[in-house]
Amino acid sequence: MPSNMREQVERLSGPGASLPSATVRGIHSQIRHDIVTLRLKPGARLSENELALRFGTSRAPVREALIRLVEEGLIDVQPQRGSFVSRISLAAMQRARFVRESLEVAIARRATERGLSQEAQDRIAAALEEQERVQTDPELFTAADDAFHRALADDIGIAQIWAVLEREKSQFDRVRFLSLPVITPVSALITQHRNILTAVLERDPAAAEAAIRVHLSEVLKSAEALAAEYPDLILDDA
Amino acid sequence: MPSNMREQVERLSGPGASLPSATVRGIHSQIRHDIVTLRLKPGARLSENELALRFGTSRAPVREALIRLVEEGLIDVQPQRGSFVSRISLAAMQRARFVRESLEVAIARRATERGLSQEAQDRIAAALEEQERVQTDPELFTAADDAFHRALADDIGIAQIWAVLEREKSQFDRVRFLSLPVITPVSALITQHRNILTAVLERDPAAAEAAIRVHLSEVLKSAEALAAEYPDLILDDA
DNA sequence: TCTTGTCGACTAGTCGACAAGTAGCACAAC
DNA sequence: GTTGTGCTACTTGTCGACTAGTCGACAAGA
Repeated sequence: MPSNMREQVERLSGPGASLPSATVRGIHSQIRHDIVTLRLKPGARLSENELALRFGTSRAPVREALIRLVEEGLIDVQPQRGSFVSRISLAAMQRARFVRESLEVAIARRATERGLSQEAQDRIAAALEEQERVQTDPELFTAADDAFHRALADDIGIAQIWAVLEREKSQFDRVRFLSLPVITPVSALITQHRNILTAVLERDPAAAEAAIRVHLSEVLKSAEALAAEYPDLILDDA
Repeated sequence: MPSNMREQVERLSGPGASLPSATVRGIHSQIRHDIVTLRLKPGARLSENELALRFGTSRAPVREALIRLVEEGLIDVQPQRGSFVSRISLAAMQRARFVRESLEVAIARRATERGLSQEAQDRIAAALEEQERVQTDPELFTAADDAFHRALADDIGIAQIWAVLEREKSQFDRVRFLSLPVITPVSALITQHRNILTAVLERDPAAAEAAIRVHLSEVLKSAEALAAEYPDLILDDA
């Protein structure tokens, strides 16, 4: 263990933050959160020993959390060398976009056929209000953005369909955090959300599909510009 | 450890099958194969100790393999109680079908726009021949079936898109193994494959989409009948 | 100056042992 | 006969130690 490891640990978790009884689930979600919010940057080293120290456990629970993160494509493990936060891959972005677009178009289409429950309409309205309120905070806006899409997905009668999207979405999220404060005008995203909702409520499948495609193309549009700006964070393997 | 554990171990792996140097990847794929081919039935108990004995390792690599299987929804772990092969869930089946249909329709649509490379046409032709040849063997036919769908997915220029499908497909596979010898006439499946290929080659997106939907509805059609027949294997949570 | 060997510090991978929780059975008390 | 109660044997969860492999610093030698 390097002599300055404890120092690094305190820098990440804050001095005196002992984090008692951190279980595998907690370790996983904490690291995941740090990665998608870019607090842990692509390429950063993640030592199992260091993390075990930080969370006050042995390496075993840390390893199990890391395995889950490898499974999600957020971490690359190089045997006997180290674990690293995976670089944002343009190819993975394109895949994530293809999956999201295919699934969310199908979800919106189904929603136009079945109509929205009152509960879904309430959740969507709340999400839209929240988006207006927290426009300037990338983390809160992202959460409200997710809430909108999730409310739609949860209402079409396919259990756990959101979980499938969430898996792919983590690839998106990092780019979103990179681009939100800079490029895309947040108000445009909110308008797109309203367009989607309107098309679904009016039971217009073609309009709903078009609105979803416009909305999801937004993120990838900025991705290529960002790849040139942050070549150390984004891997241009498209 | 129960006194008859070694006996069970030998029954699963065969006497004298020592399986040296089985790594995490090997353990995972072996167990996964046993589950999707129904050699390990839904509800069956999977003891970490037993598996460690079977593969000649300690529990650590076994645990890591199990975590991956939990992530795929093939295993449920009940803390301090045991690990069990998950029951086939009708809700999970519907989700898997929704995901497959949405994605494969989008893939076929893209293929009609871009056309098929010569390599893809060769792979698809080989897969169709193979399907004719191994009609009576469920395991081999399933492999050739996958090869068909995979050749299509690999050719549309979205890296790793097949990996997304494969994740969901494992839910399908178990039902497929249950139903293939009994219900669906295999020749009908091959005809459906040919219809998909024809539509793609003729660059007819609507026909390709329709052919895919017909094909994927086949499996779920038999699922509900099977749920009544095998209530101990299939969980009717739809 | 450049190569080569060695050493120390670090890594993930694996291991056996123990901790903590659960289920079932034998057996005593009523 | 019924009920409670502990014992036992099992489970997964966690732990610290050890292995093999990688990397970089640094010194010896050509």
